[in-house]
Amino acid sequence: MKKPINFIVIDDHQLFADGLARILQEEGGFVLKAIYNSIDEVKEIHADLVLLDIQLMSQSGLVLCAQLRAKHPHLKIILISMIQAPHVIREGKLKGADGFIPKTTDAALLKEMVIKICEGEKVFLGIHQKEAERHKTSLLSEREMQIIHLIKGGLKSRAIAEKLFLSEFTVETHRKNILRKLGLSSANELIAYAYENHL
Amino acid sequence: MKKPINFIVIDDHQLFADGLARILQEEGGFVLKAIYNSIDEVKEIHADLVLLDIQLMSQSGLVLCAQLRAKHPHLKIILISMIQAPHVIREGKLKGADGFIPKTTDAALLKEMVIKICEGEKVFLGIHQKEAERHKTSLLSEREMQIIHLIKGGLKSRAIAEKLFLSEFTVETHRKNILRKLGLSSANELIAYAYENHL
DNA sequence: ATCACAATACCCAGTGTCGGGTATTTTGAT
DNA sequence: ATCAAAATACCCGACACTGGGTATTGTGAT
Repeated sequence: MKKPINFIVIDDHQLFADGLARILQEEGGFVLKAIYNSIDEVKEIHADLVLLDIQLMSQSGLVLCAQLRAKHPHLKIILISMIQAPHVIREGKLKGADGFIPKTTDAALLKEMVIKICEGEKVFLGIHQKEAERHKTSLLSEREMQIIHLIKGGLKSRAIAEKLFLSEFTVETHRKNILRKLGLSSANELIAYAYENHL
Repeated sequence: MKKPINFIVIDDHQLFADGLARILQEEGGFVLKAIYNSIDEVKEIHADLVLLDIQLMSQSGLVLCAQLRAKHPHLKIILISMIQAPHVIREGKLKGADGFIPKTTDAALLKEMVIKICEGEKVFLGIHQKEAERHKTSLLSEREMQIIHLIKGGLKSRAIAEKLFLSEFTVETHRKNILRKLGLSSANELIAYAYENHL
C-alpha cells in the first residue's frame, strides 16, 4: 500500500489548476494540499509534488523552480507550460525539475507522466512524442477509445457488448477498425500499444 | 444485455466523490443517480449500489451503513475509507456492508472490486491482497518470464516457438502455466498485468 | 443537398487461444 | 540419491479473434 502523494498546484489560472487537481485526484493516491495562484502566495511547501506553471504573472516559474529545488531536494517538481520550446525544457532540466508537461497534454497522458515521475523517473515531454501520438490517436473515435479501454481490461467481445449494450458483431467491427487504423493485427499488440503510447 | 447499475456516492469531499463517479462512469454500465455530501442530504435511496465514505463530518458512515442495510436488503453497500484499520473493516462487515475499499486504491482495482461486488461477491480489501500480488511474480520461472515478454511483443504461440526453438505445444503449456500461476484467464489480461506490474 | 464518416449489425472461413488432461527428461536442492 | 520443480511435448474440444465482406442509420461539415 503506497502512501498518498501530497501535491500542490501553482498556476494563475484557477480553472486550470482546479481541473489539474481533479484529474490527479481521479487517479487515487493523490492528495491536493494547496492551489496557489501567484508566487507571492507560496510560503511553505509541505508536499511531495508540485505542479508549477512556468507562465506566471509576476516572474518566471523557472526562478521559483530553482528556489524550490534548493530548499527541498526530494520534492518532485513538474513544470507545466503552454509552450514547448526546446530551450525552455532544457532550462527546466537545469533548474532541477523532474518533468515537463505541455498544457495540451490530455488527462490520461498527464496522469501517466505524473505517476512515473513520482516513482522516480524524469519525464520531459517535448513536442515530438505528442505530435506522433495525436496523429494516430486522432484517427480513433470516442467509441473506439472506449472499447480499447475495455480490451485492456481483459474483456472479451461478448462482455464488452454487454457492458456497452451493443451487439457482439458491432464490437467486433469496432475491434477490426481499431486494428486497421493503428496498423496492428491482434488484441495483444493493441494492448501493448495502448500502454506504451499512454492510451 | 445487463441492466445498467444505478449508483450513489456519499462523501463529503466533493472532488473525490466526483472523481469516483467519473471513474465508474468511464467503465460503462454504471449510471450515477446522485452525489450526497453529508448524511443530512441522504433521504431516499433508489439505486442498486452505494459508495459510502466512513469518515463523514457529522457522524460515522457506519451508522448510515446499518440504517441503509435495514431498509434495503438487496442494496450493494461499499465502504470507502482513508484508513484500513482491521477493526473498522470488521465493523463494516457486521453492519452489513458488501465491501470495503481504501481510498489509496487505484482506479483499476476499484473498478474490479466494484464489479465483483455487483456480481454478488463480498470484497473487503485490506493490506493482505496487495501483498499477495507482489509475491505472485516470484512464482514465475525464467522461461515463463521470457515467454511473457514475447507475448507482450504481440507474438503468437507459433512465432514464440520458432524464436525459442521449442514445440508450439510447449509454448502453450507455458502460457497456461503462466495464466494459472497469476490467476489470469487470457493473454489480454496477462499483457495488462505485465505492464501494470512492471514485468 | 450532399458527402464522408461514425456507429450500428450481420455472415463466413480460418486461425489462435484456453482449460482439461497426460507424460518424459533435465535440473537444482537437500 | 532422491525428490520437487521446471521444461519439454502431445491431444482434444470449446470458444474467441481476425480478415474478408455487406448494409443501414445518423450526424456534422461543406
